[in-house]
Amino acid sequence: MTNPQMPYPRPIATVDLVIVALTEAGLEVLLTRRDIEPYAGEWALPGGWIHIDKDIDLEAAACRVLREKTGVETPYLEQLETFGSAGRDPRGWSISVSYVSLIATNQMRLPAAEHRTDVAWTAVTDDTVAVPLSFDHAKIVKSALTRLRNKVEYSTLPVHLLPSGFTLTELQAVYERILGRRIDKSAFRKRIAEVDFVEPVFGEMRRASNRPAQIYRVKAGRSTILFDRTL
Amino acid sequence: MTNPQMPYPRPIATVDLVIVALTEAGLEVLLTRRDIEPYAGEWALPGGWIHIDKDIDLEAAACRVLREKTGVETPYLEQLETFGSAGRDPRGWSISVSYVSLIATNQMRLPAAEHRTDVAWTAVTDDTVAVPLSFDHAKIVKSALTRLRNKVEYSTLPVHLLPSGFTLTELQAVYERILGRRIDKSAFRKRIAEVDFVEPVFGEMRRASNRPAQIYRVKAGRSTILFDRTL
DNA sequence: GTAATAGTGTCTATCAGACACTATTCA
DNA sequence: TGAATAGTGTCTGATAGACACTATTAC
Repeated sequence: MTNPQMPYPRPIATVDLVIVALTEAGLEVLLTRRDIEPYAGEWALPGGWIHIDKDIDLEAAACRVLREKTGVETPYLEQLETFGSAGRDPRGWSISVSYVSLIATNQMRLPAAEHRTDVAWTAVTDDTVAVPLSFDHAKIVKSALTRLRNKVEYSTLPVHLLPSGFTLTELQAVYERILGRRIDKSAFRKRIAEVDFVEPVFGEMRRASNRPAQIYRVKAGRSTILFDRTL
Repeated sequence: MTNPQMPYPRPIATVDLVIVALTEAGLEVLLTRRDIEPYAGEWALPGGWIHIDKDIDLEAAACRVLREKTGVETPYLEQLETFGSAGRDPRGWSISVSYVSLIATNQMRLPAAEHRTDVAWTAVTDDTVAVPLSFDHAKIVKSALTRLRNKVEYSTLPVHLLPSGFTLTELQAVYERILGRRIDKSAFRKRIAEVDFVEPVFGEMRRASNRPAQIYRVKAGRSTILFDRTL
């Protein structure tokens, strides 16, 4: 604000995504292998420069990155935190606006993912991935998973990790796996009924060699509801 | 990521602060009058360009702005949300990393504030200030106050709006004014005792023509504790 | 004493979680 | 029929809030 029209040198500006899915192995995060310096050949979060000629806003930039890396169009996408400092990128002062995206297990198929070595789902343990990450991306991953874990306690967020039709037992299992503890079936169902965000799909049942389970779907426009208290 | 070394044009990058204090009138936000175009002469949130030669990181930039505008050194400062789009600033694609800062009432004295017409505390009603704001700053204010209100429900955040010594009745009053509802004295004190974040300052009492009240201070390092359930 | 607020104790309606029970399918 | 899981009902310990009571000062 001191010298009105002096053009300050601008920092680098990127968006980076923590794309999360849940598989049999647990929570997994999508990583890409960098093809250019710095950190060429190493793993990093999918991300990219903000294209001021193409992206209308930050969320559009994040959506574009998501589309480019996964082919998925409109899953759950939430702004996380913005990291910016002189040292986090060797190319200079840089800002990374980070987003968390949750992907349903059945949407995880990457375009031609089988033959690519530059994109990989990587398991998460203790809010950390097993491979070293470029830049401060390990910090971003930790922040994302902390946020996820906290928010799961008081929201319906885990539905985004399931396909559009699911049973209540499946939904409960997602909560339990993210929180790392067992939840009472009765208490869980009371809470879910209370917030009134799913409805049964009449006639559709999950069948096995036991009593079939009702399949539910999210009510229109109620995909992310906050509880007034903790689970 | 398509063309490696092509230097993408960079967006403008700023930090903007929602500096909040609580007075007899209620919640107030610090505004500054812009002295340059665009929006010259109009009110805006205190903020400024990120100086990539002086600011080591985003928080340092926010602290610098806070210091420049209020003279206050280290109050509560929390990153809020990042706004970025092609249209929010007429000068071009711009990013604003926004922060919320809470200031104790006794630290509100601005340097020579009495004679300045370019800085003002402004009352908030319905998460909105009475004057029109430049850019998308009204949206930032709304976001900040929504966050504040939510977080007050399950955290000890309101202490930052009080001086370092305070009575429990005063603390309760802060909660009540932000939440806009009465809280039971007994329940409130039980909760505060439970999270164990304040301690009595022995011998110091708030005196009036009635029973004196014990003065408390925040225990070292416990200034922001989250409750495991809502108030 | 009175006024006024600080601070504590008790009671109750509510509810989350524990647990057990019933229901419904396949084999 | 038995195995297995779906789904519901009941009971209880914990507790938030309502409310009343005691405590301590100035005047």
